[in-house]
Amino acid sequence: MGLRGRMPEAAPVDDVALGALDCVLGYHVARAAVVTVGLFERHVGERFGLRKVEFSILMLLAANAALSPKRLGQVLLLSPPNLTLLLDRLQERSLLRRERNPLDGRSQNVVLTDAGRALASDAAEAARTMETELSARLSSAEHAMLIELLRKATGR
Amino acid sequence: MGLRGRMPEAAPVDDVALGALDCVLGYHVARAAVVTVGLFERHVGERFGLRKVEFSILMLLAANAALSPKRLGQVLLLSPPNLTLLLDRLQERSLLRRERNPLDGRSQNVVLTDAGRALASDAAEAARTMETELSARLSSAEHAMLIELLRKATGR
DNA sequence: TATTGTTATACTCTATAACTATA
DNA sequence: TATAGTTATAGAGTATAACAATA
Repeated sequence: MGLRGRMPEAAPVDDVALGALDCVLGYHVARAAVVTVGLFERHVGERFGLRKVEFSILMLLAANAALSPKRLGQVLLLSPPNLTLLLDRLQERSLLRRERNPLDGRSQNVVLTDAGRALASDAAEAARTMETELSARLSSAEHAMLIELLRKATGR
Repeated sequence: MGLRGRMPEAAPVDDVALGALDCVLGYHVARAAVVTVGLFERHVGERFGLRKVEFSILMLLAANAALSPKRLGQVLLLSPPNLTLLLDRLQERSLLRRERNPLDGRSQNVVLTDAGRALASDAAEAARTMETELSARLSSAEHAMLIELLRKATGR
């Protein structure tokens, strides 16, 4: 989803019954995703020219000494071809580089460049600000509980 | 996301630090979506040949006397062209029909056929079963609270 | 002129299979 | 033979703009 063009911003549709949908977690998760994606675009995406996945990749690389594409793909649920393209793009922007793993020539270590580390840091800061914007809707405790429940539902 | 092919089912990646991602609601929402989408596919999607949106459309039509494409689009955040194609497909399966609105010739009422109502009923039942499968991870109270928090975060 | 819905088109994202290289 | 990563291709989903019909 993601509607710019002709869709009214906040449609007055409170009189439409959700029916069975109301008890379906997935429906509410999908709706929440619309909100969080919009938040991300405004706070991080447009400002730093990063897609959600790209942002996630940068965050993971910033938080871990070295990661192989394989591990990145496992965490973010990305297929190898998909990941190759993503890393290509970030590499073209000189945000990361791929180093050959000296212990196993098949594998490689993906590491942030200095520019990548700087961008990751700025983007992380923007993400923190982004989360505080949610405080208009959720208290800090609710925010934490929501994440905890999602983690539990997800099984991680 | 949605990885069938070469991705390991449950990758042992607990040793990868999430970093700033850990506090980003959108990240956890996206992860939860992977779970809920998978659940949906197994319980409803494959069984009834319904995509998520199609299921949602059926649920809304079942719960409301009559809805115009416009209103459906507002609730489900679907663009008009997108919705036209979706309704076309459901109509070809004889699950719904489009009636001209006698009060305003520009608008139309989308209504379920008997077959559509029957399928909606069966699919809703399957969705209820689906939600109970979450009880392995979430208590009933947690399930309800999670939905409530998501609703609050979404602003509906 | 504004609104509802449709058609046509292009683009992004992802899925799949086949390939290379290391082991 | 198995694994890590790449390349190539096709497909699903969605966005955009232009259009038709009604108000």
